[in-house]
Amino acid sequence: MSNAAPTVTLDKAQTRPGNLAVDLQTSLTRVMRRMRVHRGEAGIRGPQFQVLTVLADMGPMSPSALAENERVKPPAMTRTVASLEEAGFVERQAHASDRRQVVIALTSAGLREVKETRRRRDEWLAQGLSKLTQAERETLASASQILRRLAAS
Amino acid sequence: MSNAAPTVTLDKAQTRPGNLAVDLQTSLTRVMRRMRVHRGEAGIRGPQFQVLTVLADMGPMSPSALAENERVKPPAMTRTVASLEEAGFVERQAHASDRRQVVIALTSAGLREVKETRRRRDEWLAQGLSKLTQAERETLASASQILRRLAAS
DNA sequence: TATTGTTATACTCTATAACTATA
DNA sequence: TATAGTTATAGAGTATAACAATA
Repeated sequence: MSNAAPTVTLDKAQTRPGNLAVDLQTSLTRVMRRMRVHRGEAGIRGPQFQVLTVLADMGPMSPSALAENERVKPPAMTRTVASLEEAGFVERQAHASDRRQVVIALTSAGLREVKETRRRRDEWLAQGLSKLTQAERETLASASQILRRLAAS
Repeated sequence: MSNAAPTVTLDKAQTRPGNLAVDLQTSLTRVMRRMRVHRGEAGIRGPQFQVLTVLADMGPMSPSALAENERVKPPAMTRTVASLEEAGFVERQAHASDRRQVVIALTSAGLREVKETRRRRDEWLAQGLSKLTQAERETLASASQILRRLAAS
C-alpha cells in the first residue's frame, strides 16, 4: 500500500467541494495561528523565512521573482527583503545586463539562519507530527502537495 | 481501496516529521495567501468570518470564549467583535448572573451574512477543489481533521 | 485578590498609487 | 512607452501592558 487509509470516518458530505472548502479553511487558519504562537521569542518570521528558504532552494533571484513566487505584491517584497538585508541575511547584487534589475542572494549568515530556523521554527509542528502515525503523515504529505498545486493554480 | 493513491510519488524523506513540517508550512502559507487575495472586493474578512461561523455553529458566547476558541488574545477579539457589532452582525447581551461578562450573539443580519459569505468566500477554494478527483478531496478531508487535531493540541 | 473585558500603544504584513531609473 | 523597483500611505490583525468594573 502506497498511501494512508483515512484515519477517521468521512461523511460523504464532507468531501463535497463547498463544505470541504469551509472546513479546510477553518483548519488551515487554526494551524497557522497555532504556529505563529510557537515561533515567538527569537528568530525570523514567516514571510522572511519563506523568502530565505526560496533563495536557499532555488538560488539568487530578483525581488519581482520572489514576489511572484510568494504571491505578494512587489512593495510587500521590498519591505521583506529590506528587513532581511538589514539583518545581514541577504545581499543585493547587480544584474549582469539589466541595470533596472536587482539580484537578491543569500549570505552565509542567511544560509546558517535557514538551517537553524528550519529546525527551531518547526519544532512545535514537527513534534506534533511525530506523534501521528506514519499513515497520517503520509496523508498530510499528500495533502501538502495537493494544496500547493491549488495555490499555484 | 478506500482512499486515494498519492497523486505524486512520495519520497520516504518527505514524511519525516521535520521535513514534512517545513513542507506543510510552505503549502499552508501559500494557500492562505491565495485565499486572502480571492476574498477581496466585498464581504467580511477571515477572522470576522470565523467568529460569525463559531457563533452560528455553537450559539452565543463570551468574548473570552471566542478568543480562546480562535486562539487569539482578548484584545484582538475585542476589536474583531467591535467591528462585527458596528456592522450589525452581532449584538451584546447581558450575562444572566455575572455582570462582568458579556454575551455575544449573532443577529439575523449576521446569520444571513454567514450564509452568503460562506458561499462567496469559498468560491475560489471550492472551485479549485471541484477540479480535484474524489480521492484527492478525501485526502484533503482527512488532512483537515488531522490538522485540526494538531491545532487543538 | 482574581476575573472579565477594554483601552492604549506598537509592530508585522499587506495593498494601491505614485514616483524614479533604466530599457 | 514599458518594466523593475522603491517610496508613501493606509488598513487589518495581532500582541503586551495598564486600567476599570465586578466577583
